[in-house]
Amino acid sequence: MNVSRPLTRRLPLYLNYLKTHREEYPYNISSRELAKALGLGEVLVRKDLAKVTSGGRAKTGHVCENLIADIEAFLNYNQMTDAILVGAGKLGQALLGYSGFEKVGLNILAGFDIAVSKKQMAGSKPVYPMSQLESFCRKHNVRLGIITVPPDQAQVVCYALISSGILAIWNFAPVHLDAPVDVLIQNENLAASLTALRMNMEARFPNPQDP
Amino acid sequence: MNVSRPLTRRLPLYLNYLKTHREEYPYNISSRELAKALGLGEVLVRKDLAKVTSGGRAKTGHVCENLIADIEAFLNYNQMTDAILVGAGKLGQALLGYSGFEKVGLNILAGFDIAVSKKQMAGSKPVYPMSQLESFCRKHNVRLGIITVPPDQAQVVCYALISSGILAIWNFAPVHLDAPVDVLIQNENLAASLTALRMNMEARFPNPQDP
DNA sequence: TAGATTGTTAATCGATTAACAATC
DNA sequence: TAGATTGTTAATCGATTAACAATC
Repeated sequence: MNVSRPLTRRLPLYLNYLKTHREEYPYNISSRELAKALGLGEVLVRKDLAKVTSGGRAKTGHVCENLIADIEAFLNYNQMTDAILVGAGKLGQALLGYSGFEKVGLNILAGFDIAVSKKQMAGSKPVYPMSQLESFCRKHNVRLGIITVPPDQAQVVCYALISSGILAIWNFAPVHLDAPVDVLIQNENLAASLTALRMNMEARFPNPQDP
Repeated sequence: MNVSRPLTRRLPLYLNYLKTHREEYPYNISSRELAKALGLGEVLVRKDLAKVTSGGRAKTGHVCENLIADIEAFLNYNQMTDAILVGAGKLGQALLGYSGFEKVGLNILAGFDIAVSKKQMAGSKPVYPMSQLESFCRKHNVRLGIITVPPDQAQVVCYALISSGILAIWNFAPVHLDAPVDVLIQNENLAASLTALRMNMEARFPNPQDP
């Protein structure tokens, strides 16, 4: 099926809105209502929903509970993906401790860090020394790795993950990672994201104090 | 000028690569080399660079130092933007303590949190009680706000920021924020981002254990 | 000069929007 | 039936890629 990237970014928004506004739509919701609430195009939402559910009915719209279930099924939120995280600094700990990931099918089994010489805890998650990375990944058949180390260590960690059998990497270090084409890398570059926001802000609200 | 969003996401990548690979390109670099290193299309890179610099010369390519300076100027990395952050939990503290933001023109002046009754420190940054949010923003003429509170508090915080004169919001809470159209909102939805990665991973590497 | 490399103009592609048809 | 709402087919738009021209 054709699962476009924009779609996979919007579906969680729909889902989240539906879940947090159950009182307002006790039984059904139309794609127009959903579109308006999220500030999106009506037809876009309709098309998106058509891709994930067959429950839309003329005149009544979508039954909320069914729609929620269909989106969750489409996004595989029921089926958990195991992951490990490397780099238990502030950001790493924030991610390790974030309870929201469980609801979206992510189960972070453990963290790893060079500054750790024996098992420690970060919240409810264990943090192990780097030396145990590969054996842990192999043992638990982990396919997804999260990198939250400083930029200068990211590439080394990336290679370590790959040789531990990791297939996909969620990279928070603001560097480009070199990796074989058959390894999936997604960069979560906060600095780049922020820059986009700043540029947009300056374009829309020129600062009178600036040249 | 036409500053497309994809462009503002790629420029920091170019910049970062150039800065971290100075030894490999002691004097100049061609767009082909840059494209190959980052796994992007050659023409795409050339076009991007043409938008931000006039320094490209046939046969020699771009002088690295000039290119770096031009990209930085284009992205306004010299001119700092003040910001405040609301929600000094783990993620909030991670962002408050992240030194990389300064290099991209972001200066987080302070954090705010409901759980704080008088000024505290988180790393080198002060954290104030929420009651001081508006006066602080007005006093320092802050235009950018960062939301790192739990989802159920995000909307209230959003309104508080807007009534404090904030023009743009970088939202890390996984909820859609309702705001006037003249307020710029950028969502950094980690769960949605992760979902996109998972979907991609499942499509490329179907898990034999799954149905 | 010849060849590498930039810059530009035209073609393609994918996603969004608009217009319309179908249905409850 | 009439009207609201979905679903689909065609048009538009923006970004990327391909082909070509210019230049050092």
